[in-house]
Amino acid sequence: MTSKSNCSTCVMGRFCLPHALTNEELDRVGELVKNRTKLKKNDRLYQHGEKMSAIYNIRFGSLKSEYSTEDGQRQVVGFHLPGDMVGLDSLDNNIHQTTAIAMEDSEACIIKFDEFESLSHQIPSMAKHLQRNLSREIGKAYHHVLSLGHDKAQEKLAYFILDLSDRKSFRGSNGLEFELKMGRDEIANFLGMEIETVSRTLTKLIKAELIEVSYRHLKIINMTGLRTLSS
Amino acid sequence: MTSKSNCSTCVMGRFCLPHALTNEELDRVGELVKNRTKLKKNDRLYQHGEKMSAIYNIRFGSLKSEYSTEDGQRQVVGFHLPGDMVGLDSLDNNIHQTTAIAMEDSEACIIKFDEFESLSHQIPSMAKHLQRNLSREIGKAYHHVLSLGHDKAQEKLAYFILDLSDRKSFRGSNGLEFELKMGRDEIANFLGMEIETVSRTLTKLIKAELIEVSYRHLKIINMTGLRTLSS
DNA sequence: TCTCACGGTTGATTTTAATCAAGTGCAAAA
DNA sequence: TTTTGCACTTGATTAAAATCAACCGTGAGA
Repeated sequence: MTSKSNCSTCVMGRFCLPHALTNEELDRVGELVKNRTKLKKNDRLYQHGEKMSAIYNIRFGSLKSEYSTEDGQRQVVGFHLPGDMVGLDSLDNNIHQTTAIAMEDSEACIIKFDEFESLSHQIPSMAKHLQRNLSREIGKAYHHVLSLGHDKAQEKLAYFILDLSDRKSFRGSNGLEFELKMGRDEIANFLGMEIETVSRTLTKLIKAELIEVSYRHLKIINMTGLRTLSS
Repeated sequence: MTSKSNCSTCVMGRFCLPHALTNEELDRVGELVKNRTKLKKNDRLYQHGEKMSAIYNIRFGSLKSEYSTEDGQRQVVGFHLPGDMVGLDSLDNNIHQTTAIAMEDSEACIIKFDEFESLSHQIPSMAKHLQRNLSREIGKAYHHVLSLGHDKAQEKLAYFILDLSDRKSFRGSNGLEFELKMGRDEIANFLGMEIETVSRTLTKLIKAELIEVSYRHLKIINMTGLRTLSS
């Protein structure tokens, strides 16, 4: 497999879906994404306040992204799996609004933004792709707002687990049994609750025989039951 | 004032900030935004599930936008004032994810999206403008998530009032005393709390001599105090 | 092997907001 | 003017989650 086709694959993911590019376009894209970066656990792909220079596509591993305010409050706004695009939230003033942190050893493609912009003019559909991803991100954030505003701890946690499961399945890995790469504190922050509440609520879901959990290993026992809870 | 310059003004607002277009570009933009629409209270600018055909710039009045899920849950995700761009959340699959509803008699410019797209190719900075707005919307949504996840009722309400106040001031109207166009129920939904809690919390802010409220008329008495609360 | 640290769990209590239930006051219609 | 409806407020009670505190189990290092 040539490096070029590798890279074309790299930029594929949610990014190039749902409207695939032509082969010629893919070749051009391939030229942009020769660059990769390896991350160790807790390494940052980019940091809040930094000047943005690229957007990224995760190849393997997993990352979280944290939004932070001037006064130091931090909010985990997303967990990212291979295929996810990250770094899209910084197109306003080219300053990163979030920090992306590896939750395990990971690797990401670097799509230099200035190159991407010039490419966008050559390949109009690229700009459209970016818009789609931005728009989808807004939708996700709105759903997060809805969940934090209206759901009880059980519903939030059930939805969290199902979302992870769905995304794992979509990528071809096992969506019924997998390792949580994030700690209880990160789940708690993401879902707007305290760490003890996460723990207690997990225990409830276990006792209801919906899931099995041993530390960070999670197994879904009753998918339907979980879906009923989360809706 | 010619209709054209009127329309150029119309598309200005947050949209064309922070990087202004050239006059030639503005003229072209002007051609796009001849169309306007008048809305009576409770009229919809667009509706969740509809095919998207345009983005909008509010000329006067005020709107709310609601995100809704398949199972009928609704979440107010934003209140919009003159100058705001709305309809940006639908670029993923061209289906509106939200519904925009007038909270009073209002008027909006219609920027037809297919025309806008072709214009974007002629005026590269237009695409950039759209990206900026999308990115800013993501940032706002992240902040909303943070607030719903971590703040107590008082902090949420204080932030809500200050945000409205800041936006009014930015537009040149009185940010210290104004009319709330939304009901308590809409504030409650937006902030992820119950209507009674909004009412009680307002009463607390009044007793703390931070604000004065009479039905929907609001006056800020102690801005510093409010800011302290909201942070 | 022991012990220490860390992430996670569980329990008791307090705080906060939701819920249930009356009321109040303005505004529009009769 | 009176009546009716509606938006909002207030009170009493309950439910949910935060907080404070102790404890457990695993894994790393002594």
